[in-house]
Amino acid sequence: MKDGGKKRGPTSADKVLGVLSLFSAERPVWSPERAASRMDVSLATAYRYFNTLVASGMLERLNRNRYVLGPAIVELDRKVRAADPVLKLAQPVMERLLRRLREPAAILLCRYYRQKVMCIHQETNRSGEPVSSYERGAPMPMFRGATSKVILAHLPPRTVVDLWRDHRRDIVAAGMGPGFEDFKAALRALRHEPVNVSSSEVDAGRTGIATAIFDDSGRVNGSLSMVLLSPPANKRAVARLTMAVQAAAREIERGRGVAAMKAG
Amino acid sequence: MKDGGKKRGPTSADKVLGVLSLFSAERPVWSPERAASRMDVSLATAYRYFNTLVASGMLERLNRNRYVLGPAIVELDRKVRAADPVLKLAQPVMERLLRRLREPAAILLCRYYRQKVMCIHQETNRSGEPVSSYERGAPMPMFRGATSKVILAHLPPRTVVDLWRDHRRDIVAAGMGPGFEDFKAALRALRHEPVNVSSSEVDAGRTGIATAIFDDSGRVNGSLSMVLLSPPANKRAVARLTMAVQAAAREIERGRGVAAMKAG
DNA sequence: GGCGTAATTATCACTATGTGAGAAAATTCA
DNA sequence: TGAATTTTCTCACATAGTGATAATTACGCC
Repeated sequence: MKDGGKKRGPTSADKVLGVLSLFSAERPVWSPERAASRMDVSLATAYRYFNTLVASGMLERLNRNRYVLGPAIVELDRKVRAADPVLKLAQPVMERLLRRLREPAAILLCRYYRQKVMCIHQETNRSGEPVSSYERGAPMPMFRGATSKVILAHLPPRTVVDLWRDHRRDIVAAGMGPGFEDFKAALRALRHEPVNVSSSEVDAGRTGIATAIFDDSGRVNGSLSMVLLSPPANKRAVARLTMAVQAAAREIERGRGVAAMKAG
Repeated sequence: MKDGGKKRGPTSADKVLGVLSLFSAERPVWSPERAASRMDVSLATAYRYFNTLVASGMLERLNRNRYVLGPAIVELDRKVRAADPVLKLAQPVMERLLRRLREPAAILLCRYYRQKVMCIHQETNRSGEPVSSYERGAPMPMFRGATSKVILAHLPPRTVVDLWRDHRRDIVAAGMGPGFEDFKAALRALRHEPVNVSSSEVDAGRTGIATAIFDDSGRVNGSLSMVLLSPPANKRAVARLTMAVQAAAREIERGRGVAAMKAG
């Protein structure tokens, strides 16, 4: 959490962008006044910030004193999706993988982002209630669940050190402690299994089967995981699903290579 | 396109946010150098802008010289979805509406935004290829298609004037010209029909059946529309679908009223 | 439909901070 | 390891962001 490098005052644009992070699911509506006191700027400045963000569409004025995140974000996310080669490749693979299953399940594509794992895409075969609450943009716990663990296992050492520094508590609570050496040993162990299977670590009764996805330089790009509503019948079933997930991940990686060649 | 009010120099944050609008589906990757020349700032400043945006997660550095829109956008869009009461109410209604159909179709929820209509949500019964290319965040033509027309019909006069000023060409091309009076007459006509049915105006062979959704102050909030891959068999079928769309829109509006009461 | 109150914008003096040009450092690739 | 490029740093300067307050506008209420 502490700044690694030399200190530098936050620029004006930093503060304007900082306004956006005030908005959350719990508090989706903000007034300039409340934002001003929260950010330690004058009311006039808060209005200036809000106006800047409204002008760019990042905020929307509902009515007097009530602002919410704006439609430019929706527009931008579409561009993010369009520009994401892994998503484009993964989506049909995820659909196919899901279609082979008869039990209620979800397939998740996730990525590492800011000491968290974020869901990029979800495919589910339950039309009504989703099997997993992890829809696009949702953060997943970093140290629990197959989805995160397979990513964690392959993060660069530098990142692992940072995580240990900032989240020692959570790591120990997840049974990967108590020391840094223990943590590293746990990651090493995870690294040796191509697929991780975890049960009831994120949601009670759910089983996650996940494997890492690598980019062409061998760095971990994210993970592909299958979330099962109820535990598989037997070891045989687990083995079958494990193979399917692994095969799908390889297919995505292979496609990625082809896409890179095309682009290059 | 011309600024309505008094001129004011763009603030620094404006320019930083302006960087984001450089990114498009056609050009999803930008370098500080290219951005600098495009925005008429020095290279050093472009680097400062990019660093600010990367720090907030709005941009992501792929590798040397290559930046793309970042994961913070994905995170923010999830918050937008979570905070959107209309979306939350509409989604189940859209699913139900779709389930009643046997023919390939899509249900669209759209909104007015910056002289365009933007798709907020799409439900489709074709798992593979989507029936409509209008996914969340996609802009729709403002003057063609049932989806846009029913919104256009109910926009406030002030907005209608702006649209005429900025898009006279498109309006005339869409057959709502040649004068402003003709345009207003066309809108009046649209306003008198509760549901609009248009064929092949956006995509050849497709039929759109749309109706406006209003908020509790009577302002148009957006539209609900059904897009059919192939034209309906007969007038009777059209009438049936028309009723269904209208009923769904009313249901969303009713729910919205309830939600407002709950929130208030 | 006008009035009163609260929200929003404009004004202004002041200083902070964003800016460009170039040098220095760091990173990448052969 | 070395050359070429990218990226950061330094610094002087002037712009532009800031807070306090006043003026204006918009909304709700009777």
